[in-house]
Amino acid sequence: MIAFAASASGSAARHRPTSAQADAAVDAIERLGLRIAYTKDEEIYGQEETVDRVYRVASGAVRTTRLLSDGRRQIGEFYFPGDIFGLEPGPDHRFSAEALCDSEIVMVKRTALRGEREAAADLERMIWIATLRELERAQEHVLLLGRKTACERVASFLLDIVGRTGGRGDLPMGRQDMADYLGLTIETVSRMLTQLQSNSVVEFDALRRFKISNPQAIARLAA
Amino acid sequence: MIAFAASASGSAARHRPTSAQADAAVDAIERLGLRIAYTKDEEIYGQEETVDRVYRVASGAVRTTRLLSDGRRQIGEFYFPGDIFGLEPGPDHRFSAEALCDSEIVMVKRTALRGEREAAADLERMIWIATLRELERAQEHVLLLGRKTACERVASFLLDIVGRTGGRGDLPMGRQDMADYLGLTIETVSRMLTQLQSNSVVEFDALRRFKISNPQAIARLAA
DNA sequence: CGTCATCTTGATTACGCTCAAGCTCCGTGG
DNA sequence: CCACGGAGCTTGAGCGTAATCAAGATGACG
Repeated sequence: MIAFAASASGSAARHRPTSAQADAAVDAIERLGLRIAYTKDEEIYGQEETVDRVYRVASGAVRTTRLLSDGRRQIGEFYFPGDIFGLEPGPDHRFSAEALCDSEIVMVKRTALRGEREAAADLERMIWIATLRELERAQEHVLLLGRKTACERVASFLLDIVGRTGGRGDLPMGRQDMADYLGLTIETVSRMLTQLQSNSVVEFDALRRFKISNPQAIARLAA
Repeated sequence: MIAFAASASGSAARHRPTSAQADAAVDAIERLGLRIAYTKDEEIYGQEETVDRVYRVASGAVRTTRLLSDGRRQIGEFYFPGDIFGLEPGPDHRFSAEALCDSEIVMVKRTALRGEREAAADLERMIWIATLRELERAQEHVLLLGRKTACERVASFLLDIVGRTGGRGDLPMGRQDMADYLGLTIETVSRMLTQLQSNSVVEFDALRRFKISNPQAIARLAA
């Protein structure tokens, strides 16, 4: 009844499992999983590798990337502490995952919980919810890439980051990563950031630290 | 064990359930579900409606679309006979679904199978697999929109359609729908189709009927 | 304080969009 | 069977947004 349980919870915080379930699953991951530290830009898994683990960001941040043969790069998603990643449709990874900055990652083999019925059920529920989240994000990403202007993309991105990292406005990634996520070039991202600042929509007090000056304006831009 | 069963099947036909399981789930849908005929462009469900059913294309074809406030339109995905759709992350639909042409759709309430443990398990497995497929498609769509040129997008699209509809090369959608899926304008789609034809990559013998003349060239373009 | 990576800014180019005809395909009715 | 009409598609001309190419500026780190 995993599917039904997830879809039937029509709360404001979408897809959030009950904290008891989540805690149980996280406990199981922490107890049976490996906790590994990665340094900035270190690969966690590669494109074409076999999918057999689930990963959880303990600290730091992660990006998943896909390379075209001629070097064009697309970032699939960014992950922050508490986020689950490494869930992919097929038997092989279609994206690689790298640490954005020094990070701690906990990973479990999906088969590790054999015999622990209770924990296994919680973990499965967690995986199901994380997969739905992933789909939701991917769909939003499609809309952004397909029908938004450069300025709207950057605004949407900043708003999304603030929402996901608890409003602190810290960017763990550089401009190139932003560009590869937004389907733009690094120069265009830079120009749009400058433009948003001169329009008093956001304010940067460091290269990777900003705050939103005009919430309504940025919300309107993000559409 | 839904998650594990699906991800452990590393066959060439990815995420394909065993035919017995699929048949059982389809049987259950046909028996307990409603079979409804829709005419071209008729809405199957709307954006913002509550998610509580699963849909299966029996005949025809379906598109899911999302509208921005100013009228810009993005098509999320196209669905063909046998495809499951209507699975969405949250409690509400974020896309609307419409029939591309006259179509027959079978729908079941997700809660309809209460009490039929066997069938319910098969249905859940089917939903899980369809969700993974959906995620895979969305990720491919992100790559296409983020990092491919107009020509590559159109080539990728034609190749995908041929693969999904059994190689017959029939397009159930018009140019506008192709454009809104590919993040392009109708004029650009038209120009790229003309260009692909003059380069002898594909050949159209009717507006919506084509065949691939140069499989290697189109595969290379689709990257 | 020097060096190198990262980021910003500027000038120019080009890909895809917009605007505007014209054409084709088809359904309808004479 | 052909004339008419309209929607959908193609083609053309010009434009605009974002890419490319190329310096500089800024910031991080030894």
